[in-house]
Amino acid sequence: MPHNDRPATLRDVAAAAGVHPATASRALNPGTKLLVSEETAQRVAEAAERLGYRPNPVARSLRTRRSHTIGVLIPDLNNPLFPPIVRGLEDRLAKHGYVALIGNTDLDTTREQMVFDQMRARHVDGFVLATATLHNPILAEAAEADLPVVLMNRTAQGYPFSSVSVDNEQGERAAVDHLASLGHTRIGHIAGPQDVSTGVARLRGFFDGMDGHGLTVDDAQVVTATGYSIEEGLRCGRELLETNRDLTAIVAANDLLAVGCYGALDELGLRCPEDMSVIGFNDMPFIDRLRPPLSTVRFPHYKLGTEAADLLLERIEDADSPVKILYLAPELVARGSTVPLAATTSADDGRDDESRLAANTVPLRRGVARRKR
Amino acid sequence: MPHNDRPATLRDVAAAAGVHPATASRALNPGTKLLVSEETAQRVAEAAERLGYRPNPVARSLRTRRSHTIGVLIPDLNNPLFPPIVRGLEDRLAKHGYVALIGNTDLDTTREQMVFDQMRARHVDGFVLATATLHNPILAEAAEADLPVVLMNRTAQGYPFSSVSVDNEQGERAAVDHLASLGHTRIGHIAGPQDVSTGVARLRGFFDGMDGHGLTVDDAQVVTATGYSIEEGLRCGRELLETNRDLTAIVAANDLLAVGCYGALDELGLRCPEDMSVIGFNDMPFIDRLRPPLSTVRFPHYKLGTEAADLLLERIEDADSPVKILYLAPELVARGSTVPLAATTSADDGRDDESRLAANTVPLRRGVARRKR
DNA sequence: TTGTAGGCGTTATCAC
DNA sequence: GTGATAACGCCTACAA
Repeated sequence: MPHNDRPATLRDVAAAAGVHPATASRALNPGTKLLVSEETAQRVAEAAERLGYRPNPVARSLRTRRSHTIGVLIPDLNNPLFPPIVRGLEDRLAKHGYVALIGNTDLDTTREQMVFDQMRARHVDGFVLATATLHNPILAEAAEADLPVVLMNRTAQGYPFSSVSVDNEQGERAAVDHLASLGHTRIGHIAGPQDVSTGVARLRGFFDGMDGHGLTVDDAQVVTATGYSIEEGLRCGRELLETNRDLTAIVAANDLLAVGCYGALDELGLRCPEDMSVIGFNDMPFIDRLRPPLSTVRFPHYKLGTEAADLLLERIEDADSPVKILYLAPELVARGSTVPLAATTSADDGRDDESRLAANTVPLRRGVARRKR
Repeated sequence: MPHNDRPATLRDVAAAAGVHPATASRALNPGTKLLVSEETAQRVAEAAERLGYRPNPVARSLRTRRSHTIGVLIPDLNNPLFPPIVRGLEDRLAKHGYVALIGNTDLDTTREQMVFDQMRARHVDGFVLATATLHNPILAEAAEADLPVVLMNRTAQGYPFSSVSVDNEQGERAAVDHLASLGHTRIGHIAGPQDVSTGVARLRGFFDGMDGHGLTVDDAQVVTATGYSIEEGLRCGRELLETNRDLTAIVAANDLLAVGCYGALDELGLRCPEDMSVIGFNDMPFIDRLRPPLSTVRFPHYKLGTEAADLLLERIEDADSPVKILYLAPELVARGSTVPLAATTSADDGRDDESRLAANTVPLRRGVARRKR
């Protein structure tokens, strides 16, 4: 009979090799293998092989209090930004015998808490959090319970958590530099939500960049989204365009916002890039397939995942390992959505006479440039 | 001291309630709660609450041989087709206390086997397979081990597995109908890989549809991709266009293939939809943002996931539950990439004189229509 | 209705 | 170097 229906257990292996289960255990575990004689180790290994022995991770977990499972909290897997990151995480974790439990929070606090609790109940060995808003109860909870945590694309001051994220400030500065180098001076910004660190940092990068080129920024030139979504991009794009009739370029804090902005341009009969240059952030998959292909600031998604995994594993293996704040450098990707000012239809040229803009536009107020805080 | 560092165990609860652990266990489990007096049940519940008791799922799993964990094998999370499906799965599974372990196989057989083995070792309670090629060793393995399995977007004859998929044949027929109703008669097909059921079914649907309109299909009018990817779409699109100079429409077996086909058209200086109508399959997220927005055949991704979860849970709860083959109806989504033949530049109009096509085009061979097998 | 006892499969800690 | 023993936390016959 080649195949017993009950899977072979350590006892079976021990019996087959004529040793005590404890010895078999030692022989099979790399860490304790050296405690056992070469010869018996061999015998046990053969027996295990022959019986098709697979250690039962559940039993092992119960004993070692290690589940080899990592909880990963992300806003929404449907956001194309995350799949590559998650793959990076999973691939790297798998290499070390860990698996990831993915939890979608939809940025809903109660849902997030639920998922978090669920995962704690399942005794995950650590967490990767990509959802943390700046002041988040689960951060405190995790800190108090001394859980290994790595923040992804988020930073949180005041907690002893490692994090890996993009240098958002530098990235957005590069976006402004790019537009400025194309000759644009009247540049609007669709800012990300200000309760997450990326939104704050990118806004700061925008101001910095403008400042660096001696460009002033009117209050009305910045519209803040309440979330990173196409809908918010549409809303903010509308507002921005209606309030600022002389813009020639828009920096969106994220690709989805930029996509929404495309829609706003469409509505107003404006074309990108002929009438308006637009640049996003993230270089989401497929964003290069839009028409026009979106210029954006790329960061290495997959690598973000692998680095986060490394940081977390490090922390799990050694609870005293130092907290590390890792920034990955972003990279500007110029595509068809940004063109030189010279190639841009002058803001005064074709707009007014075609009265494409809504009637309730307000006169442009020129204020003092807001500075980096 | 409000917070003991060691989490409360069942013994602790029992002690606090002044009962035996067994009684506490019964009181806390819905199924056995009725075996215990109302009053003690109350007392135990309070104690549990007070101590913040969380049952240890690892210990429970060891005892009950249920991990409440489901293995999900998909080709690649980066394929935008899958996130919504996976979310459907996860959401529904979570509702029943299960979590999903996602495994990316990259359609690599050895990798797939590895992931499968890993998950078996972790004692998952069942599998959802979205990767199964038509003849797949893990199907046999799962069948022999009598593992609960549900196939997703795949069907496999000869195995007692439930499955949920789209009616691919009907969907592709609808695509052909759509083009035919627009007046197109010279329609090419980029077929999906023929070792997965979707590729086969959609090809059959294509032939059926053409047949239904009395349209013949030359051998050269069908080019078969080796995988569902943009690259393959590009390659097949090139081949199709070079070999068939009079096509006015192309049916791609999948959106990614269609996107690749867009690229092939670009290369040849052909425009969609002016010179060529293109239709895809899947209605991937963001595919409506392409220029032109891709006409396609939509199916309910999220629902596919939830249905698969239901089928699997049913099978897990009751091993004797009947095998169910579930088909979800697809729906045609007409967008900008398909236009009436009347609006299409005649195939002979502008192409030859601009010699956009490669020199090595072969003369069109008209053969017998291939029929449904 | 509740308590007793045993075991799920593994590993840590003793002895020998 | 190896064996014996206990324990991780929970559940479930069975007995009372």
